[in-house]
Amino acid sequence: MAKRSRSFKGAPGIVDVAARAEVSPATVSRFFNNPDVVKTPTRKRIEKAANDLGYIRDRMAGSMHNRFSGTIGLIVPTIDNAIFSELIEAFASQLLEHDRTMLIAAHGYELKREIGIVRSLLERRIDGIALVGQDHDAVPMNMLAQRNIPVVSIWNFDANSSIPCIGADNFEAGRLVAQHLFDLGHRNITVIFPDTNGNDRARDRLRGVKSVFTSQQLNLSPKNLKTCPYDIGEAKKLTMKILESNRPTAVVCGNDIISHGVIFACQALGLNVPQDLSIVGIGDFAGSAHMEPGLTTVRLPAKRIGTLAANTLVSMNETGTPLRNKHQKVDMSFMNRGSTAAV
Amino acid sequence: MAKRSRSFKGAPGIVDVAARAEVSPATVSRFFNNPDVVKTPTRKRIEKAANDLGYIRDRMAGSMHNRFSGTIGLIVPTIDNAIFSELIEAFASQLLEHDRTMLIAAHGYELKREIGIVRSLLERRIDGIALVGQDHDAVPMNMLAQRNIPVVSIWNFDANSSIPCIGADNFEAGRLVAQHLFDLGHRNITVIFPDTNGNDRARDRLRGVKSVFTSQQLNLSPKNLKTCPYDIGEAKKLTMKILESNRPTAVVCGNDIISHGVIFACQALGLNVPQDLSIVGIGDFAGSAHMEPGLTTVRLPAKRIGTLAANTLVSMNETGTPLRNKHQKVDMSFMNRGSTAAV
DNA sequence: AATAAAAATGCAAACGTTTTCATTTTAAGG
DNA sequence: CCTTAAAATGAAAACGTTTGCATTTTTATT
Repeated sequence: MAKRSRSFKGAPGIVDVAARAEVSPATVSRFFNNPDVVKTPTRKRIEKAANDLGYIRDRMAGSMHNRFSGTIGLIVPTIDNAIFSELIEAFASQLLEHDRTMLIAAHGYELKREIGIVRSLLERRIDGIALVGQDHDAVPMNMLAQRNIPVVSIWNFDANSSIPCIGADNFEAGRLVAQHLFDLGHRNITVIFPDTNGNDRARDRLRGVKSVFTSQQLNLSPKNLKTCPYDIGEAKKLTMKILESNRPTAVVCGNDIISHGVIFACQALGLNVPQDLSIVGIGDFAGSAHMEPGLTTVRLPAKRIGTLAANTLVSMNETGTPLRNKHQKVDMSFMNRGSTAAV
Repeated sequence: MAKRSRSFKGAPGIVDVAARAEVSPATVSRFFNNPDVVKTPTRKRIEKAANDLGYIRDRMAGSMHNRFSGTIGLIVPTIDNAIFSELIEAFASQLLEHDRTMLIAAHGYELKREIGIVRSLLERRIDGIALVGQDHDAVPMNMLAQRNIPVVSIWNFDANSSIPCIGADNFEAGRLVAQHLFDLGHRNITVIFPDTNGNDRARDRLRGVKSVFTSQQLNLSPKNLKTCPYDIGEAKKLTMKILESNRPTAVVCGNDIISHGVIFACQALGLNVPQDLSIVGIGDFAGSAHMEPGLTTVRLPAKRIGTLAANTLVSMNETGTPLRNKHQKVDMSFMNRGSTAAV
């Protein structure tokens, strides 16, 4: 009979496998962690014993010695968001490649909640963590630093970031789309952005947009700068209201979701895009390319960021924390599609 | 100086806290797991010591005794999918309420990959697991059963399911949208569905659709039943091709994503929805309500399913596995919007 | 074939908690 | 204020693995 507590759980332990394979538990452990140090015949015996018993190792017990738990954290503002879910998917599957597991949590754009979340992840002894953006409470950052947990900031690239970052240049993204509209001759432009509070990605994009206004000696009046949540319906509603009183020739949206809402608003109003109104977004989400008209936007490589972040974190704890070139800028591409035209 | 290995990690352990608070480690442990058994003054001292030291408990070490790890698994076909990400978000945040953490993985619609994933989750000693759908390989199911891990199947409701299930009646969803078209007088209907292989949700929906055809003594010819991946662009392309040779008066889509593609195809072709073509979807994804025209579809309460699944799993290991009413059917609502009209 | 070096394995002590059981402290009852 | 029961705390043995060190076995060298 197996030991009491284990058999209660209904699962055999390493010593059961060892007994059945007639080796010591140490060898079984080695078989799993470093197969080539055990001789082929022994290996075969252990393999068989483990299979017969349906043994599954307990990585928790293992990671008490192991310095590493094989688990890596990811904190996003929200999971339910076209662009982050693409990132998450890539991050998770890349971790799987490295035999690591992802622990994920969302703070719902409330940075304060990050402190509880980081704590909870730390209690699970994560080997590293990826945080979206550069804006973070000091408390969790200190907890991570104190424990020497590798951290990367993802999504937004910032050359001056104090922690390694992997992302795109959101300032440039904003600049790109705004410049495109100016190049097409637009001067009466409305800007619709999400709240930039605690959201450095949106903030940088907006700075990029504004930089173009400035360089064109144009003024972005508050009247032409609207705030809108990340929601197609809200964006649509807001746009319909805006268009009642104001008739810009173009709209710059802080992200593609808002753009979708704006385009639908135009369709509802019987306005023609792009003849009556040019629209640009940022992100290039699923659907942006295929809607009618196709959305002119900037493609941000979410998948690539996720993959890079996973690789970076893994290599950080394989080689010891410090990493050579900490900051990684991923490139974006301007997608010129049907939603924009010359005035 | 703290103990060697701990100080290497840079983190204080329970004994450090105990020493500082001048109590035994046992009491500190009790303080965290069962605060009311420790007297207020002691509690205060421990609280202070823990704060001063920046102590964070090691739940891994704890769960060697604890029977429970506080981690619950979720396996989805893919994370990057409007409907699942809503589910995931709800599941995760509900777990957070219960002080549990989510371990998530995606198998990319390859059921075989579930075996490796389940194994990996088991190695992390999850307390329970939610699986999307009813179609699963026997191997992982056995691993779970052998260890008495609570399992729920989510998304699809099936009264005869062998494991507890929480979901909507997908057969009924399919029936509903098809019936709606028939009621509007449509007889020449094209059906576009994702591959139903290993996808019981899609399979049930399709059965529902077919049941309506049957009850109307109509035949759904293979020519009018097309397979399409979960991708707006692909759906759009496919639709444009279909419409070259065939002119149905209505299209039933296996999910809203396909519907979006179909609607965009019509717009690209200059067809009017719903006059020239009525379109129904299933799911009611973000955007479906706000696009032009609004998509007629069936709302499946993803959030509610996620929340229920989390609660169920938690209560399953709080009360011991067996649960009273195992199967939970969540209701859906038919959303009659602008994409459908009488012939 | 004998010896040295290398490879494979075993033994036992960790790892940081929780928990049982024993002990001490506090509260209750007279 | 003494006795007894209850509440709070402590001591030490788990939990299932890994790992340093010791031992045995194999391989290479002469």
